[in-house]
Amino acid sequence: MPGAAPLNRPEAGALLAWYDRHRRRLPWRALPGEKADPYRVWLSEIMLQQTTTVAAAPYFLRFLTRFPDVAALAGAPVEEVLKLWAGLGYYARARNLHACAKAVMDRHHGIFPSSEAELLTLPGIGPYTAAAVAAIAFDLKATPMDGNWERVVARLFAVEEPLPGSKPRLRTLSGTLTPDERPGDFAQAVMDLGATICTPKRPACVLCPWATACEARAKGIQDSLPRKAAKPAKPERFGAAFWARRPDGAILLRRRPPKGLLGGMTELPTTPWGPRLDRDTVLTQAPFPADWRIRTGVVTHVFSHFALTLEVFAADLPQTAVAPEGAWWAAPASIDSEALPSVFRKAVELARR
DNA sequence: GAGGCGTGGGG
DNA sequence: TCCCCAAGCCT
Repeated sequence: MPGAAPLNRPEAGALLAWYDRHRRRLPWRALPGEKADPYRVWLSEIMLQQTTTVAAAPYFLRFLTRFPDVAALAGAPVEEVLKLWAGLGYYARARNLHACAKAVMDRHHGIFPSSEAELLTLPGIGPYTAAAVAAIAFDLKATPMDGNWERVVARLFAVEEPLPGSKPRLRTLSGTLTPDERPGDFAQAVMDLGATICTPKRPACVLCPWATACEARAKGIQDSLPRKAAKPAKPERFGAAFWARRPDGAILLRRRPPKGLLGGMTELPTTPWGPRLDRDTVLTQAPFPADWRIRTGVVTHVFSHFALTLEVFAADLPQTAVAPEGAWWAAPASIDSEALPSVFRKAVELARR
């Protein structure tokens, strides 16, 4: 193509120099020259799985206050970990977090292993997180390929094959970029670049340290990369939750099954979630026979794989009412500190109105 | 390996 | 309003 400027190679040094000037200040990040704490790096990486830095930050700070090190976390009951995690989503992460802390105590005497292979054997740590901890906590040469990497590399090399099929190719290309020096900073630099410059929509190419190396920019197709397969529409489900109240104000709560959706979390007693049911059928699922009154309005909530519409029924029960198996009466003041997922916080809010 | 698994914010 | 998205893992 005569007249077109030849592309530079994407040099790690150029990105690291940009990082040294523009690194984001994040609560889990060590200061320049400071040694990283593997516990904090691991904790942050678990929280950041499919989660924005803005959402994770307050949870990270609360966890660090309550569980300053891996021994404190391992020694706590899992229920307390779930309470602190409530609202952050993907609750298997919290269960695995606790299991991982115990494994580090039992198998590694409380010291996080540094190799990707050993990290991979721990609960909740997959290929991405193993590489991230190895790189960021131990400055080992590893390539934690997340959504940021995929986007940056897809654009840098103008990979037009859609995700997820292009993943192996993106991985190969990523590996060629990682330098021997400062691999931890480099990994964080790519993430910062993806979060602030090479964004999903309208990337700020004029500010990008790799702009002159970017094949997608040269072709003018950066906005359309990486390509992704279209997602199917979310199915709709319906259900009802029950707000049973005693004269002393206590509310009936229940523990969900230990695995699956919202596994191990606290809930208001609820029907199963599926096709819409008529009122009589719904009330056969109530925890007690009672004078159930439907609340005005509904709770709507979107999960990862379906959308839920929840009705709320309320009834006053006698002080002598015995909580069914797996349920208990909770003092009103204790409800806000329960391990209630967001969908049930919405239901509580509706019931209290 | 395809699907289950949350949530809140932004365009 | 709707759709997309965010530092994935497990089965």
